[in-house]
Amino acid sequence: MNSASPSVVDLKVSSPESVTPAFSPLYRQIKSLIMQGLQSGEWRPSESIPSEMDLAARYHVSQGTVRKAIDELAAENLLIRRQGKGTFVATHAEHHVQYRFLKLMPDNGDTQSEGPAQREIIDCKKLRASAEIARALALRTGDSVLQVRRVLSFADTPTILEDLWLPANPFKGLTAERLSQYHGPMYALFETEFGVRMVRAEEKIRAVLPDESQCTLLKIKPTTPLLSVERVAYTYNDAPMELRRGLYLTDTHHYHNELN
Amino acid sequence: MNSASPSVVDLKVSSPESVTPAFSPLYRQIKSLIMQGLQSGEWRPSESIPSEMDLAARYHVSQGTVRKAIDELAAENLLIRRQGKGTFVATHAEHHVQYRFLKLMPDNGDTQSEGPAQREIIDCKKLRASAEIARALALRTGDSVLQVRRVLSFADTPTILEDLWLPANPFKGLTAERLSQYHGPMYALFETEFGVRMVRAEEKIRAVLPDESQCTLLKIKPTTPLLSVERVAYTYNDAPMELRRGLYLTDTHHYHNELN
DNA sequence: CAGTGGTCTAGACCACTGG
DNA sequence: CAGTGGTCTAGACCACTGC
Repeated sequence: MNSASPSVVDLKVSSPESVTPAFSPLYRQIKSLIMQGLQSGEWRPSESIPSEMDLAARYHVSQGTVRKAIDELAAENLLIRRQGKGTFVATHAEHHVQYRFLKLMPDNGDTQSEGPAQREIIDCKKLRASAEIARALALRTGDSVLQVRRVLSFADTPTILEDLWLPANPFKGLTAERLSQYHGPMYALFETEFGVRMVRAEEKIRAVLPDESQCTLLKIKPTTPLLSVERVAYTYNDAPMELRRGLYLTDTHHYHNELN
Repeated sequence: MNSASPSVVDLKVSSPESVTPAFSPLYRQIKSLIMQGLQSGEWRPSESIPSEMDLAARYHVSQGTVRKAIDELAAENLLIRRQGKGTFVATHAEHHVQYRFLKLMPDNGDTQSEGPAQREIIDCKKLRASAEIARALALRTGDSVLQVRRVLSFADTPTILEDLWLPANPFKGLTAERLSQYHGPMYALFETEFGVRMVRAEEKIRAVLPDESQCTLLKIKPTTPLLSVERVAYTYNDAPMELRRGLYLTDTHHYHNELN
């Protein structure tokens, strides 16, 4: 309604020579405004954002337009709608599904009876990024990174060996102790302690054989084939914030995937 | 236009003692009507379905309601919307992404330079379903199934060994010859020749070591770890129509997955 | 140009939650 | 009961396609 609407600017055809029209519908602009609010911390994980009506008033658009923006954000798991209650910022904590990105399941599908994983931090140290790690994290070779190694066990059987690398700067102060003491998903700790929220990830999966140290930690023979799961996790803006390499023992578990 | 609209019936609260309200909004009922049209073959793969306006008239609802139904079907990859042209029934054929369900990628990501896979049918025979296969395909033990074995190669390197099992009845007439002669994805052949359209699938992935016959077919040593990918593919109505077990060589390729 | 899907609005009403 | 998200409608207009 208001003729001056400084926050909503249509980006369409700013210059005639633009080859890509880059037409952006209103609801996408609203979507990115909401995303800015998430990124800036205006609305924090597990909190509720304003109602659709309030947001419509704030951005001077109709409720339907806000709705479509929120629909997309909910589809991307950034927001969670709860009828009658409101719309909430998604979080890796207090999510009844404990590990959102861990696709390893017990073969009998019952993730309940298995109980929570036992976690043991093996190591956590600061070092300089190799070329490969730097590339994955969009850093420069030699930049400071934290390296963490841990083992996850189910029913006292070591099942997952993980090495992970984090850019040192946003995770300043992360120690093995801090990791050991924290109960809950690691990504939940990243949210609450460091304000880093993992939004999506890509994985590359291979079959490999373990080396000696890996055999020791997982208590297996060197002929046991393992799943190698290399993950890059991203925050907002597609910024990579974690490289993780997991070795999964698949005797009693399997990596579960749904295709559409 | 007809005032009697027998096809649209609200299912809500048919009996007061129903514990689950089972409230189904209009657009979901429209969605399932459209799905019936797909399943019955009224609209066939790659064809266009009627325009939103036409469907709205047919079902006596507004365009917006039809739109929301189609939105969900498009999100599930059953339909494809093309602005200015119409809405089309998705197909495994003539889909520029050749293998929609195959997540194995060359390590350098360039699926183009690699070219299409060379395919060799090793075997295709009819046999009786084991208990395990029967369970996966929702058949009874001993029912007739077709078993196919084939090898896919990239750049003349055998990379994938696949065994697959199909219920014999819907696939009557499928032979090794038919499979060899067909150029294009197997699921495209299933669509055009047998009217079976695969809609979604579930995979269980493990790391394994090959047995002797597998070594021979893939030309590898018995110590080469392989990805075991066990897939059940479903048609409409969540009816399982294929069990497939792939062994992937992951020296130069990896299984790629996106997490949200 | 007509026909398609895509966006945006305004308003009415429904379903669910919690005080 | 008020407040939230969810559904449905009708109508206007925009963007894209192909004739």
